[in-house]
Amino acid sequence: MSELAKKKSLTAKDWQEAALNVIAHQGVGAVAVEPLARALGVTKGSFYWHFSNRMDLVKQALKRWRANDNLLIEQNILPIKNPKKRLLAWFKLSAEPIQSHLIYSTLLADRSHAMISKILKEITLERLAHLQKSYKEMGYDNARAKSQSLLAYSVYVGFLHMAKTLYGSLPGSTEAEDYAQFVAKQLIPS
Amino acid sequence: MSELAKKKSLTAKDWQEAALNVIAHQGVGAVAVEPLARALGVTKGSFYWHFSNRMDLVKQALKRWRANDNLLIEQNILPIKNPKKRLLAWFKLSAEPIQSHLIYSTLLADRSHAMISKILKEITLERLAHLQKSYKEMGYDNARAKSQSLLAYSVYVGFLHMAKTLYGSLPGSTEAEDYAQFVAKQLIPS
DNA sequence: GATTGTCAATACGCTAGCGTATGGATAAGA
DNA sequence: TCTTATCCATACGCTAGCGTATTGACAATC
Repeated sequence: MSELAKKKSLTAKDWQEAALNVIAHQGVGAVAVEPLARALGVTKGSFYWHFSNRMDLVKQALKRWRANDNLLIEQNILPIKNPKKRLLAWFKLSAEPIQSHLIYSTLLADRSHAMISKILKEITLERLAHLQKSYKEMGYDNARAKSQSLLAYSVYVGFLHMAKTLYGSLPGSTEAEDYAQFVAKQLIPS
Repeated sequence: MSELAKKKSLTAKDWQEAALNVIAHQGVGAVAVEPLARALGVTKGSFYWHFSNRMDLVKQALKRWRANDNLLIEQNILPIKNPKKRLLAWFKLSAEPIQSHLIYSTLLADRSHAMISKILKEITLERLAHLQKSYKEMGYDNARAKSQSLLAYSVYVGFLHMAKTLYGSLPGSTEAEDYAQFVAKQLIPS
C-alpha cells in the first residue's frame, strides 16, 4: 500500500538508496545521473529537482549509509556487556552478507574524492575505538589493545576483499558463522 | 645515457609503466589515453601506434606488473628453506612500501572488467597456495593450513587498505618491520 | 475554479574521452 | 639518393554524461 503510494513520485531517499546499490556493486564512479534516472524510470529532470549535482547525491547517500550502519552497531553490538561476547558478535556481524560491507569495501579503494577518504577515515577510527575498548575491558593495556584491534580490523577488511575476489560475493550466513568462529579463536584471547 | 637515448621515442614499456603508476594511485578507471599522452609529452597518435585500444594497454600493464611481482617472490621468498623464516619474510615483504602492493589493493575493489577480476583471482590463489605450503611444512594438516593461510592473507589485504585509509600511504620501512613482527607473533605458531 | 507548489519531461549547450584516418618527420638501409 | 619503417601530430566524427532552462502535469489549497 505505502509502496504503491510511493510509486507516484520519487523522494530523495529513493535516489540515495539506488545510488548506494550502485556503489555497492560498481563503485562511486559508476553513480551517474542519467543512467540512474533511467533505472528509476524517470529523466534527470527529476534528479536535479532533488539534488544540486552528482556529488550532492553521493554525499547524501553515504550519509544515509553511515547512519544506518551506526544504528546497526549501536543496537546489536554495543549493548552486549561481556567484552568477549561483544567481540564475537562483532566478528559474526562482520562476516554477514549485508550490503553495508560491500559499500565499505568498495569505498576503501576509491581515490576519487577527498570527501570519501575523509568519511572513510572517520568511520574506520570509530570502529577501531570500539574494538579497542572491548580489548581493554578484557585486560589488555593500551598499546596492546591498539595493535590487537588494528589486527582484528585488518582481518575484517581483508575478509571482505577475499570473499569478493575468490567467490565473487560475500559468503552465505552459515559460512559466515563458521568463519567468525575460526577468526575468534585466533583473535580473541582465552 | 640509455635514459637520454630512450627519450627520443617511447616504447610500449614506457606506456605500461605510466599506466601502472596511474593504477596504483587512481585506479584502472583513471587510465585514460589522452591524459596519459599529455603526461608523457606526446599525443594519442603515439598511443594508437603502440596499442590497439585502452584496454589493451591495461592488459599489458597488468601483465608486466604480475611478472615483476612473481619475480620478486620467487627470488626473495620461495628460496628460503625454513618455512617459519619464509613466512616471516613474506610478512615483511607484505608491509614494505612498494608500488606493487598499491596496485594490488586498488584492483581488489575494481569491478569494471571481468578480465581484472580473473587476473586478481588467479594471483590470489597462487599466493594462497604459497602460504598454505609453508604452513603445511610446519606440520599443519590440509584444512588447518588452508584456513590459516586465508587468515594470513586477509591480514595482508586488510593491512594495505588500513594503511591507505588511515595514513594515506603505506608506512615506512621501519614501521613495516615492527608490524611484521607483531603479525608474525599472532599468525605463526611457535 | 483559480493559484500555488511539487515533481518530472524536454531540449539545449558543453566537455572529456574514444577510436580512425591521414599525413609528416626522422633515421636506417639499399 | 631513394625507399621504407618507425614514431608521432593533427583533424575528425562520435558518444556519454553533466548541468541549465524552460515548460508541463498534477494535486492541494484557498
